Amino acid sequence: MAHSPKRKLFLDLVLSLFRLNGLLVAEGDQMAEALGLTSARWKVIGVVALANSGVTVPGIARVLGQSRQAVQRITDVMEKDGLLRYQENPDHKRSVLVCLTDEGQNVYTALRAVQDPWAIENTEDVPVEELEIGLQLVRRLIHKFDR
Amino acid sequence: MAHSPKRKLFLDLVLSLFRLNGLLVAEGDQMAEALGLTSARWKVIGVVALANSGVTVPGIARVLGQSRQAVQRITDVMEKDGLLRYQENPDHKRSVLVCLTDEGQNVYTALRAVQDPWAIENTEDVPVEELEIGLQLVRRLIHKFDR
DNA sequence: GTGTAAATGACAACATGCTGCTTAATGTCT
DNA sequence: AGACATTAAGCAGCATGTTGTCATTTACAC
Repeated sequence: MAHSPKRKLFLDLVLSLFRLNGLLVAEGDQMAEALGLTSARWKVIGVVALANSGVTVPGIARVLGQSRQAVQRITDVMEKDGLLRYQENPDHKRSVLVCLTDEGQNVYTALRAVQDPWAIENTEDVPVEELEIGLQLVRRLIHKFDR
Repeated sequence: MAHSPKRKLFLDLVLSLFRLNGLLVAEGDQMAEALGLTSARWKVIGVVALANSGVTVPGIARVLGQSRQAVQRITDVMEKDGLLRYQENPDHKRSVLVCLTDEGQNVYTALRAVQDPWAIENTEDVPVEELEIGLQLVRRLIHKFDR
């Protein structure tokens, strides 16, 4: 395979990405645990919090690149737990808007207090250029596969 | 957060990694589908094929960074399907060795015929340096989280 | 307007992964 | 040899994510 050293490089990368994904989910679970969250809810609350106005369930799914059914189940539980609130959507009779409740806002704030130091700590000894190139590569691959 | 531009960079990277993971699993499912495999079985058969001698189930799990139960269920199905074979382990009375059957070897060969062009195609317009730095970053993060 | 395509919700079936528990085999230290 | 820790299997329960199907609502082209 001398004419394509990239091949093995790429396959190594893919295998490593699978592994890193598992570790990141575990990290998310650990960080969110103290707040009564899980990694899946961590992802969802992040999307809802960043959208200052409400977002629909399929909208969250599109941002996360997941199925709307998977997101729906998470939001249903979080609504029951009082973190999210469904609000009438003037633009759509059936598709309600998902918003943070006050409690949800508090939890998100607490989450940030854990998440931000985590992010800073884990990039302390990583050069900015490496992060930038890595993100560029990941985005490039996402764009390649997301059709 | 002016003193840590890395923070947002890193969080963006993590979110993108979640998404890329989902897309990669979908790619794996699509490639493996014609061979009657799934992405999970794709991962397992790859590990078994690379270990010319047999490997134990917990051994596969360690390579993939997954729980042994998750791997065990996959190997059980693949053994029933005739792709894998359990072989007595002289070093351990209970922990058998997992090997490829002839059919498993054929499937793996067919898999390579799909997987290698896929890898080459998806790196055509990506500079080698970007792949190398990306892999380095991913490995760095794995090492950071894998304790 | 009307008809068709796309988006959404609701429900079900299934694959993949995790943890916790108990029991058995293996390795190590004294 | 005996005690102890480690590693492994097997089983159960659960979280997360996927696909498929169907009915309803919305969007768009004609």
